[in-house]
Amino acid sequence: MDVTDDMTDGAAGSAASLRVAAYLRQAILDGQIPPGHRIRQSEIAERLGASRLPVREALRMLTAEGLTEQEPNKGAWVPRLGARELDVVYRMRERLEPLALAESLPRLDDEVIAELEALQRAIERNTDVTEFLRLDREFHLLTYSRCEVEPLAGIVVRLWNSTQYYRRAFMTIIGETRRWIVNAEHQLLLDAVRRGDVVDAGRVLEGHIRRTRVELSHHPEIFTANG
Amino acid sequence: MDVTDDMTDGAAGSAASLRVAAYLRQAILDGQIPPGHRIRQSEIAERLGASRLPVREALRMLTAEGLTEQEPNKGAWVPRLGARELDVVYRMRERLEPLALAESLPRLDDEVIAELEALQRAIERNTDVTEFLRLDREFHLLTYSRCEVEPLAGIVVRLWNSTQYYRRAFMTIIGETRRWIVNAEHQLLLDAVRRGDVVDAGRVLEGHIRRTRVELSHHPEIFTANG
DNA sequence: CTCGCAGTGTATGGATCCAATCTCAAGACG
DNA sequence: CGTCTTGAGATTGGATCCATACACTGCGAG
Repeated sequence: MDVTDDMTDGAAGSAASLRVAAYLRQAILDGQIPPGHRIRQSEIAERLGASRLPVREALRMLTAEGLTEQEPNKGAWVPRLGARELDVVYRMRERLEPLALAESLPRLDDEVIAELEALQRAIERNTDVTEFLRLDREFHLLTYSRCEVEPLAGIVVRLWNSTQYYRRAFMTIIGETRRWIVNAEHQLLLDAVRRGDVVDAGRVLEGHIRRTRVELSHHPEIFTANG
Repeated sequence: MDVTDDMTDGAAGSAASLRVAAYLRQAILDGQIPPGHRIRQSEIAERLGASRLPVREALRMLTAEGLTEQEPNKGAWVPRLGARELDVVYRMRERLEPLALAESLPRLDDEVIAELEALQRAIERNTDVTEFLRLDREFHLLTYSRCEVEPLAGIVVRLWNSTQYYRRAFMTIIGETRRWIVNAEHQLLLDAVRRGDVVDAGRVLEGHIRRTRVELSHHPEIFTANG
């Protein structure tokens, strides 16, 4: 099960639109298209061998996912978050993700829990930043995977999307120095999940996000970096 | 300042798209297009004297706002919420709206507060359900109007949109019997806003939303009503 | 009488062409 | 020398036409 590619649920276009959207989504999440970068319809259309129309549809889908912004007659671009905005988005995550976890946790079966443990082992072995981001995202979204309330699940993914670039910048800066904390928190979260303890899991998760928010606020250089 | 029509911020199309989107948005929020109703592109295009293309764009915008859902080759429709989903959406509001209020409240000037008081007076005079819904929405969104973090403000509006139909059904059922509670809560909220007390205002607001959620859960007939 | 299948009708998705708007730069005027 | 204006180029938005996929109905077989 690939949670990462599961974004097309809820809002959809078709065939070509989906291909274009998937391409752009990956490019933005990988940081190949940085915040502030303008996306020209013709350029993408030509590169993917499609007409401009599915590109337009794809951009609307991405805007719905919070990965791009659009203005009439001015086109689309990757939104740039300021320090305050990033802070607030993290506060939103602190409040929403425990809710999503509470919805999902009671429905997580042994198979999912085994996969979570495998992911955490992979995270602990890993040293590459890009791979860490992918695994960490997969880990957390998998814990929410049984949350069947679409508005909540969709918004959580949106929030992950819009902060992905800055999470990468942060992880790149601090390197592996604080990686052990993430692992400790993940282990505590996993244990609470195994026990089916919604309250404890929610508390650990909220602390996990809050700690990251506070550490982020100590690194304003993330915003001046480039782009 | 008309907060209600302010939805086009953040995601935009142009001219024709905006007209179509505005038309459909109003129709859905007014309950003219009920949950579950399928929206045919040709029908809307013909009715508004435009081509189908701006309708497609408009539907994407509305999907981004949570007012419609779409699936490839199956078209668009107004989403129908189940009892559990509505419950969770209200829990999301309980957690997010105090955050939006905390961002906005310190920036509210006397002019806005005067307008809030005028709205509340209008709400207390009013007896019509449709007018109440409009005024109540205007009142609350105005308290969030100085929240300059777009992702938060946008999501709050989304949540109001997706619950609007059921709020109407609820208010229609209970009539004016419980209306005095809303007024009392609004007065407490207004007072906390005047004093600039973020904590108190947040607590009142959370209680306001929570009470509505609990009362809603006692009226399952809302979901079987029609549509 | 019910279930399954095929064919037709309808609605959505995509491509191409055209119009309108914005951007950027060069030149003229104060 | 700075600023405003005007123009050309580029880019987005809209309309029409065509292809494709789904849905429903009617017929036939079990």
